[in-house]
Amino acid sequence: MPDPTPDPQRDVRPTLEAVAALAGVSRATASRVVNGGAGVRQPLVDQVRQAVEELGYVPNHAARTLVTRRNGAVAVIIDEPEFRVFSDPFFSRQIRGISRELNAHDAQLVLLLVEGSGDFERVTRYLAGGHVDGVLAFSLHTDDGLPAIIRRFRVPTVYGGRPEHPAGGEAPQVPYVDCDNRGGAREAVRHLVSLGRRRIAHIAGPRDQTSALDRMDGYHDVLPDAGGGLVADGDFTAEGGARAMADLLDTHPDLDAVFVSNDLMASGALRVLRERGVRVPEDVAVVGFDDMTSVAEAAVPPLTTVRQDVEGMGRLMVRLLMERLNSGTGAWPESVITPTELVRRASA
Amino acid sequence: MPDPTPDPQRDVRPTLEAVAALAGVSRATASRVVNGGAGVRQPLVDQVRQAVEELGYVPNHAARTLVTRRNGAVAVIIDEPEFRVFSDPFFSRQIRGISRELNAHDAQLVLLLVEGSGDFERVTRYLAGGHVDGVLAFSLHTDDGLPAIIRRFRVPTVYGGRPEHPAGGEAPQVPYVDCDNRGGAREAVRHLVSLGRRRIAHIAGPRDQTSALDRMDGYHDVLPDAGGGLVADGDFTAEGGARAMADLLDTHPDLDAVFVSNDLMASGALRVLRERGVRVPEDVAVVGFDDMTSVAEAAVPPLTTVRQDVEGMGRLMVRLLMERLNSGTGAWPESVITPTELVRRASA
DNA sequence: CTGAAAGCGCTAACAC
DNA sequence: GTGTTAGCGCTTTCAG
Repeated sequence: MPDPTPDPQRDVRPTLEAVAALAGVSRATASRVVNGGAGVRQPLVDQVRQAVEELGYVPNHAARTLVTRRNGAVAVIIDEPEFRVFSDPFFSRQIRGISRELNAHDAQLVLLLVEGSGDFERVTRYLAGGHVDGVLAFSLHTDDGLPAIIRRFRVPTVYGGRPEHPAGGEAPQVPYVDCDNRGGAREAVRHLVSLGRRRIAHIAGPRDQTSALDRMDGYHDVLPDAGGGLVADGDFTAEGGARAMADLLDTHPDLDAVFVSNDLMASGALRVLRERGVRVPEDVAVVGFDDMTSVAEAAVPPLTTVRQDVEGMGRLMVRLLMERLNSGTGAWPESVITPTELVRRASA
Repeated sequence: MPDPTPDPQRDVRPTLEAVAALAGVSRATASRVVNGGAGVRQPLVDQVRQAVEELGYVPNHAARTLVTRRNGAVAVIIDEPEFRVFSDPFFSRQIRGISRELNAHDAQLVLLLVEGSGDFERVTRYLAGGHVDGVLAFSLHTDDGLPAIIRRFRVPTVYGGRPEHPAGGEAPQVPYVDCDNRGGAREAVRHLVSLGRRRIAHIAGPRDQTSALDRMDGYHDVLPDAGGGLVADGDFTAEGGARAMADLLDTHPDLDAVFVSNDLMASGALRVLRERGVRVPEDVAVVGFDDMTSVAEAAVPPLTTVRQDVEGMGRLMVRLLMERLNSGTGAWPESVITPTELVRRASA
């Protein structure tokens, strides 16, 4: 970072010293008041408070961090190939949840976007620098270096989504927050079954993401006899969903329903169905996953899908992290699986 | 923020002192090397570098900030009602651009989500605390307190999108980065005209957002005689677009084209058109704005729209800010308007 | 070109 | 209860 022009306005920022002087107390007392005022007599508290007010005093974070070794900041690490972040409101929502909860805890959100293994060095250096009190990490792929880094530096961490290879080892299990992918998938497929569908296919997500795997497992829970041919692979994009649907239609012209692992793919599948003159839901019923509103509601026909409380999951991640940060024991909290809900629209 | 459990691993982080000792030099020299090594003889530079390597030394940011008064961090402030952030990949992409460019400048991204006037106090305190070197701010609404805050604390700032009320005053003009909304709109409408359309309507965005106003101005540039009745108000959501389209169809059954101020609204408009049995583009041609791929490509029919380079705009914002931070003079760089491009798909 | 020394603003023992 | 006193780890004059 280059030198910022020294700002006159900022350079006159009052210090604790000034506050103490104005209030007629010592720096220590002023500090106590600023930090909650425990163990200081009321009159003095008032004096200091007023001095703070008068001077417009704001504590210097750097100085505080230097001595307390606490940064009041949490890193949110997102490692995701472009295409998803580009077109997926998922992160926006989760980050919103995180942001809200972090605010409630008076902590800052430092956003670290990782885009390739080259970036890991940067992240490593950052974490090694101890610039954040904890980490919230997303979208860990099998080949991620992140779990290793996190383990190595023992940074308090909570994962978003069940990690493929839990970062355990000698260190305690790292907790995660995830929705009930498997249970939600089961509910979706059961719904299709209850509609009388018999040839229910599945368009799966990438095999290196646990959410996709868990959803597929849910599908198989309900349909243990479904042949492998009824499962097509997708990549969580609309385009991939379209391709998978086309394949499925070619190989299984008799299918009467499809459970798609996310809404984006479902929208692609719907397009193909429409192009081929297949009626939805009459001929083929479709259920998605995510309830990504902009996609599900705009779909033709509107998409029946499984909703997960993305924002709530974000908040939960923060709470778990704070729990960990607070526990003097350094004990890790348990992971949390949040419930899903089937949202019925027109496609099934 | 609560006390994090002191981390053993982190507590042994080597200090400059340790590096200096190992390299057999003074702290001052070690510091010089760590900061570029200018004016230090090569042999010593090498010794220090090796010591850094050996110890895995990472500078303590807080200590450095304390003395240099430089944070190496930039705040990204986003003030946006829920509905947009929830369903709009726009921010994801712009933030990605920002993140990349910030990385290139070795600066951290602190994300500040503002959700109501109550949050302004929080942001104010944060900026007043001088915790960031600069600010990148988005989506300023007319009633935003942000410009005032930024002016008051004289925080180096770059806006994303043309602000309604430029934060000028005694302070110099705050620069912004925006796409050529007006020019892009002109191109869209001209395209419609070139298609032979004569009754071209417009679905506008919220009146308090300059992007919406500028796009409407572009529409009127090409169609100065368009009656006010041909312009319907929307709110940048699919639902709003649907409502506006329905109104337009009721009042102007003879319209043969519509330029919609963003893709989300266009998707809603397309839905209504379809529901009413109006063929697109045969009966009514539709052009959107944004080229929000997930929406535009999944639309039925795929949406012709105006693309803006959102990521590039994000990067540009950072560059402008860095320019400002670097200029010893404290001079503000000029605002930048980036070009748009018409992307033809099937809807017009 | 290098080292010694003085803080940056704050908190946390430790005395009083 | 409150004040005094040491630093936290680093950069930066200022001597040498």
